[in-house]
Amino acid sequence: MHLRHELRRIFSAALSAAAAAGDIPDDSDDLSLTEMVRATTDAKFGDYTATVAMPLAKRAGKPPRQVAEAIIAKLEPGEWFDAPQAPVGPGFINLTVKNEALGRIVAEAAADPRLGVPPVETPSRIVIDYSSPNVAKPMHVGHIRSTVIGDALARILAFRGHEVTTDNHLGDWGTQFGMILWGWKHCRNDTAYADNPTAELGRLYRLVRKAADAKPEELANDPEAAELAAAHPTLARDVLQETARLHEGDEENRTLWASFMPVCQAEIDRVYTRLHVHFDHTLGESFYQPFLGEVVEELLAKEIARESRGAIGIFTDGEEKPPLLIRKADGAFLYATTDLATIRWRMQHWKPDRVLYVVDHRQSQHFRQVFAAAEAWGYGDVDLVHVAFGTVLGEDGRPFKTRAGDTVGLEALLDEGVARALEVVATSQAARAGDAMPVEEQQAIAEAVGIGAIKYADLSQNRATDYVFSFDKMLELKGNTAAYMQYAVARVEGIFTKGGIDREPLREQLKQGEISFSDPRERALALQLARFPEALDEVEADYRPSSLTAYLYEVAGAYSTFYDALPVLKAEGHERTARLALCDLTGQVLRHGLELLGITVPTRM
RNA sequence: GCGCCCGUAGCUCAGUUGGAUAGAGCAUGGGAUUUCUAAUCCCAGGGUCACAGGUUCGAGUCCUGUCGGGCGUACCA
Repeated sequence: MHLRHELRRIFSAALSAAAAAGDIPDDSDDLSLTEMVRATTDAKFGDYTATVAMPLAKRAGKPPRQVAEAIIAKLEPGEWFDAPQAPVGPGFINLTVKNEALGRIVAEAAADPRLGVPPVETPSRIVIDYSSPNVAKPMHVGHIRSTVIGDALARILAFRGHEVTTDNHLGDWGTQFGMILWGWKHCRNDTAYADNPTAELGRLYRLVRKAADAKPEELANDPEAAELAAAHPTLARDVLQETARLHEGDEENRTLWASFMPVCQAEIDRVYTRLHVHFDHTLGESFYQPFLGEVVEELLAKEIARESRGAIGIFTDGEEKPPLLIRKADGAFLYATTDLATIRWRMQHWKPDRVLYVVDHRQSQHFRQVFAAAEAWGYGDVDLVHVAFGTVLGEDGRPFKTRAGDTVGLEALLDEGVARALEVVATSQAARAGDAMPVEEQQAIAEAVGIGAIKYADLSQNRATDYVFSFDKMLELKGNTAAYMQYAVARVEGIFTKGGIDREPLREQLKQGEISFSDPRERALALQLARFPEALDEVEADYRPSSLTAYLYEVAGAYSTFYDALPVLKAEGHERTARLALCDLTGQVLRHGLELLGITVPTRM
């Protein structure tokens, strides 16, 4: 049951009827008006409010309250809503959900595997491109936002009924491999490589990059890189040459590349396993390499691209602005070339309606140009969306780095989150009387809470702005954090365990009888639970998982208030059944909601 | 220089696409546990929504300008 949809349908009918009666202009039943039905900001105004009368008043040439009254006269509230009272203020039409209806919605949702969420009416084919790490470097904190946000969007859109394909567009072919190849040939440590291949490749990458970039402030802190830079003045060019040789098919470089790939893949897979993230496809940049030449040829032939200063580019923003380069003067291809080849391949093989690119906001200009180029090329019949997000900053407000200036490794980050969570679990256990939790369970809870906290911090704050990474805040275990909601679920579970209540028979019983809510705290919780479908609508509208986190936080808050004030197991009769229904549905909505965010939910804490 | 994003409580952030008295958490002060997990709940104080205009029944939200910050800006990804 989707209350807001239902209400919009009711208003749409009322607007048509009022228009037919001549109370309001003929074109008053358009969609943008029925969208002016939304939840109230304050319970004293009822549950939902419609603001259609005010904009219509001008068109109708009548006072807004008179228009509101005309709409109310035509409104058939049906089985779910009470008939509206007279308009309020400038012309708000406020509606309240019938108490019996709310009871029925909760009972039905509790017994429904979809928890009352209807599938979308017209499913889309959606490709989501996210994570996309550079496999030559160890994953760091910068990768987590794309990975976590993309994974959550994939789960949510699939649950809504879309046909979702996820694809990890690995950076496995770029200049970074030139650095590794050069480093391998000049600076490798064979025993270190045998011992831990990715650590050694990572070391080579960092060393060569610093030496090649030759930034004085970096070299000052790294004598080895400084020495290397001094010994090889043409290093930056040599590195590019290694990359060029790889791209041209040089046998030695290809063989080395092929031997590096499996260890790099194993490294990132370990992280994905721990994050419970998986992809339908992992078609990295190297996969598109065979097509790049023909892509450039085709774009040249169609006169979409042309030569400029020795390179080949597409002038998406006119002659004066920098073009999108697709081939360098030295003949090498760029990531724009790969991105265009990727769009063509996906359109040919997957035929998506939409492609979401979950990538750092710093690349917005690049994507704008790539999307414009794709449209000029003839691939305009698809929604290409850059789902951008801000940079992760340290508590000093600067990009998140270790004290030595290196980026923080993702695995170390996860380890620290889990370690901190374990402290909290252990402390809480020690303070609690009664049956002690096995150590393995404490460890599993810490894993769920620690990693959940890190993921949730990213998801709940999904805006274009940068955000400040703070373990202390995300593991606060209060406020809008994963642990707060995980804890609410654990309290639900506690009730069913303690009461020895089996939920399946309860749900069967709920299907038969009627339940009702008398206490305002019960009602507030019930209404909040009924709004789950609306929260998921909002996630898709803007590709913002934070709409779901905000919703879940309100559910958990409403439940905590309810839980604190009203006994469940000690209640009797209908009251007990109604409260058990609320507990059951709260547990399911929170659990399912967190799982849609990729967050694990323990049964006790 | 040009382009994109941002500026909301002491701090970290929300703000349902233009709606009613701008909300949370942290921090500060007060209160709640013989009762289902106190990792909780309840109450209080705290705001020129950077600034100035404009649009309209109504602006934190849209438009213009100013100030401040981040990012990008031709052969890295």
